[in-house]
Amino acid sequence: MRKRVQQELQNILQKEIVLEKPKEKKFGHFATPIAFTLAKELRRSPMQIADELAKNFAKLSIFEKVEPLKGYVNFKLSEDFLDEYATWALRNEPEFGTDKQGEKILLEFVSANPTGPLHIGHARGAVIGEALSRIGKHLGNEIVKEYYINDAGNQIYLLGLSIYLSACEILGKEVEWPDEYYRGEYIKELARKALELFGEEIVEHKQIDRLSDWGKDEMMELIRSNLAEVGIEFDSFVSEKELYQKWDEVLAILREHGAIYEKDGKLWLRSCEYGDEKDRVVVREDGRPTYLAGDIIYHYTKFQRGFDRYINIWGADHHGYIARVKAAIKFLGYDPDKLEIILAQMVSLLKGGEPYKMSKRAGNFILMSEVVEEIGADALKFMFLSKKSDTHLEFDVDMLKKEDSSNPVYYINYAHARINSVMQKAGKSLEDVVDVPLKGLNEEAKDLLFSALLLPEVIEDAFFKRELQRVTDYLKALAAQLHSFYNKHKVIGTENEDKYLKLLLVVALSIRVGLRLLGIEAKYRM
RNA sequence: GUCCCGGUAGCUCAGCAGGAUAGAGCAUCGGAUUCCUAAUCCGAAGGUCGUGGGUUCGAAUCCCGCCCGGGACACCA
Repeated sequence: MRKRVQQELQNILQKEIVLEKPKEKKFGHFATPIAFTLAKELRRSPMQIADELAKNFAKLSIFEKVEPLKGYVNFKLSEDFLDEYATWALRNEPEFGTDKQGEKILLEFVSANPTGPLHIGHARGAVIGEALSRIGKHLGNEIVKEYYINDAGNQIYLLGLSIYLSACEILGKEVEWPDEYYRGEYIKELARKALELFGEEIVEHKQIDRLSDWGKDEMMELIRSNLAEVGIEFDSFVSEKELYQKWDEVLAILREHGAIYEKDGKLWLRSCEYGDEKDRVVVREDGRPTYLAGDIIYHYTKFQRGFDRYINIWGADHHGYIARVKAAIKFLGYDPDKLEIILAQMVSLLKGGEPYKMSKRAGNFILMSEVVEEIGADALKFMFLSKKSDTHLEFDVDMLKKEDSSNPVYYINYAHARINSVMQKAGKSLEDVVDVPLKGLNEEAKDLLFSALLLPEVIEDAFFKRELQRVTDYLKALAAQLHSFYNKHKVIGTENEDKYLKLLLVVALSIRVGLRLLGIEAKYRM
């Protein structure tokens, strides 16, 4: 809608016009402060300019009213325009809010180490990534969801050792747990399973590598099922281990581009040259590549696949990595600006008001699956999506458990279910009302209609800014408006019945599509 | 010490590519149900937008300093 209006205005003025939402509803649907900008150029008063502009714009048929006020120009859309759009939307639900942005995007997220189940911190990135992907696709982009599996290195070995130690314990041996070992119920379960599968020889012969390898696969399966529980699936999984086959190739390119030097028997990346605070070791003295090496190869292969844009959702504790990875990309001859990092800030947990320390090692972390079981996947998703990804999020597990009707996802679903219920009571279907002209509506109805039709610009804005809370905020506000309307205006049996039913269907449409883009299915009955 | 994120109502947070009187939810208080789902609605109260400067017609929003909170600063992944 906004685009269409903007286009029409710009056709007249031949100038970029900023459209905003008026502070107050009575001012109209859109407003522009353009007169203030022009005032400077033309050296005339904004009021005068606004006056003239308004007269000019008023010719457009999409407007019912164009009014200058204190230098602003306020626009009110015509009923015909809104009705036409509403009818189209109702008939073309799959198209509603779509666009043709056409970027090829590689979206990497979660990428949690396969050394344990997903915890609540991982869930945040997972939920954000999924919603971003859905919205991006809706807007006409091609998006590949990818998971980078850190299946190489020390932590996988530690996983094997931890399983081994736990198995020893099960067999009644006295063991001591070093701090860095993984603990937790899942390790015990793995140990039990391993003993069943491989027998006690696995302990007697101390077959750590075998345990590591097997345990890693088990954990990957567990992670996949954790994700499936909240409706998230990946298009592609990339194994760090397999990437190392290309290390020689990548190293050669880096060398060729003068990115590498040797010092103290190690190979260093000149990441300083491109904005990092110091150079980084990529190969240790003993010849083993560092973690960064894996990430360099990974991004090399990403860029080789030729996407327009690469988005990584990382935990905020990785922010130090941005500079060095971007430097590496530059050295490899690619454009680091194509890589965009979204940082998902820490999730801190309270339990009964007390800080709840998350630590995988100690095993007292809150599992994503636990929380899903407590409050449901929808509530969890909505909570994460309601907050900007780069703000610290603190919530009390107990509060979340208690949350029921005060949970916004219920509130929104209730609005959707309510509309469905009214339709049923009225005994009418979409076909019965979709062509009824929405004319002569009262103020509340017009406002509601306008709000419901705003979804497309909300999701576009949300995707552009990578701020998904704009969608949740919108849905909350739309639901509130619906509830308010519902309480004030009777639908069934009035002369407005068909008009109102059509209006309500538009609201339901927006709620349903909006929720779906967040990975939540709207409820038809509650 | 350096870097990142945050500081807006009692609490959790929106608003920030500058714009009209700073918003919502929860909590508090007061109302609404013979009527389409009260899982709802209506109303009240609640604010030095951390702080000090600067930029300008205009700053919660942009710039600089400072204060407070959280996090990151590996040849771990």
